[in-house]
Amino acid sequence: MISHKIVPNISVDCVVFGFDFEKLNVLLVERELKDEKNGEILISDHTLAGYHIFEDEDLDSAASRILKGLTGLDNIFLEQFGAYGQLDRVSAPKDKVWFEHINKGFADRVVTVGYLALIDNTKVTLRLKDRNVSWFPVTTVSEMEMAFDHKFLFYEALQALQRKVKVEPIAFELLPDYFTLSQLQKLYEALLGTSFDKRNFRKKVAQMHYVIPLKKKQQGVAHKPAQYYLFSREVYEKTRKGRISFII
Amino acid sequence: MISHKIVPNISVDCVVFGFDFEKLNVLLVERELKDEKNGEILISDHTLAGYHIFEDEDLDSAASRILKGLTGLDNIFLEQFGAYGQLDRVSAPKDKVWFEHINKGFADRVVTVGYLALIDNTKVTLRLKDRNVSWFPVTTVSEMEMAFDHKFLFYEALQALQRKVKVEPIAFELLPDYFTLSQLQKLYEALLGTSFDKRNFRKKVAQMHYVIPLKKKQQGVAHKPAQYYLFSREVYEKTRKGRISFII
DNA sequence: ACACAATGTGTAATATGTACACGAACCTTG
DNA sequence: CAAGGTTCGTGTACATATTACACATTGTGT
Repeated sequence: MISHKIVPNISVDCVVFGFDFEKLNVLLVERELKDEKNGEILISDHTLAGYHIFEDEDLDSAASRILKGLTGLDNIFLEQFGAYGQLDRVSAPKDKVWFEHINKGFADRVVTVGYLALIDNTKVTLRLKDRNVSWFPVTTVSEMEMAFDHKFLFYEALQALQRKVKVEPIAFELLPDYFTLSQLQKLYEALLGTSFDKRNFRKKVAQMHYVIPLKKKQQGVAHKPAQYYLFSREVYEKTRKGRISFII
Repeated sequence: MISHKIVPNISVDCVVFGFDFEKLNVLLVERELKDEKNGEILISDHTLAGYHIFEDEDLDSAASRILKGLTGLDNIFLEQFGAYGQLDRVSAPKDKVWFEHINKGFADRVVTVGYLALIDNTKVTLRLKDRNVSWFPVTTVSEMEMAFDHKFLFYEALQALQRKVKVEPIAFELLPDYFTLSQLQKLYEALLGTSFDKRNFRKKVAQMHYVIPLKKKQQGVAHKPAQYYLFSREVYEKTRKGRISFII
């Protein structure tokens, strides 16, 4: 049984990425604080999905818990990208108000551990509407109002993602179980902000023996149907020479 | 002015690497706890260099402070490799004794942020002897007695180092300002536990325009003297195409 | 002057990266 | 049912990078 007694000065924040076959998106929570008397909106902006850890849970468990609550999914790809303990994390006046409100003066400075989560959009669509949580294109984040240092944390996560995606086959976490090569290419282009030549991209993928063509083809599309592919982690683990770069 | 009031449940631990032109070493602190009455040694093993953070300092500052105290050096390469908050970090009986002793029952579980530090051995040799701190070859760590989860943290740091060294020019942090290509090769071999062909290694380095030959040569060696080289971060920043891999 | 020890260099075969254009398959529309 | 629209899937020539492999050079020490 979990106590739910929080550790006041330690939190986790999750930067959850998703891909809609067009662009990369991030899951953000709408934050709203109303004046208790007149209902006037004091704060309205966005935060990452995060919360204090509980006294009897690991950092990883805390992040899993938050993601489960948000998406209903277990077994999401989840990896730390850093710990942040700047003294001025809560510096804007509005954040101070909020901080007082939720933190009840427990701690001056909260150290937060940032988690990068990658999820397959096709497996989660529903449970989001009933909460104040939604997807935002990563390209729009720069113009958004965000709480605390969450915009900074977001960019830290994005950088970590871009670094890792070149070296480990984690991009597949953002795709459904089977996918076309064009989808894979669009994903890498969205992740890295570049564009690739189709033939060269496919030549590269052909060397990755863990991206395996299926018999299945696309159906009901108004053009030549594409073949579906599969990412096999087993084959990846067995065949990697430590040399493969996912940079195209 | 720093208050020196500690945050009881947050610490940093530094895994400090050095290179002696032969092998990779790590800086460890000897830990000894004696019985207050009869002087009997209760614990004798090794820990990473770490301590609680202070209430009015950042995580990075705490790590810098610890390293400064240990080596007398500022401006050391320092990078987080992870945050660790397992509930059983202090599980062995001896560690519990120690924990009670230094922590005075303040907190049940300490979250520690791991820092990877790379230092140029030639700049620090002195100040270590007067403390219970010394260098150990990384290859011997597996057989050492270590406190808490510090052996685990060490291996986490080593893995992070091996990953990063392939992708960023951080190995140079372990070398003096100028160095020979043989030294550079030995370093990479020590870091990655492999060995390279001399000619191919040098061909690879020749592509790295930020490794610049000096006029200077070795002196007083009983063989053909080697040329010295320099790592230029400026040239690196300017000329990197995002493609260079430090994997040889 | 000779032995010793580490430095510094080239070539050929293979693999990888890059630039670039068009027919094929399926759906939609008139 | 023919024509048009859209995305899929493919090959070649050139430049660059990787790999495997052996010996003369330059200094010191005796």
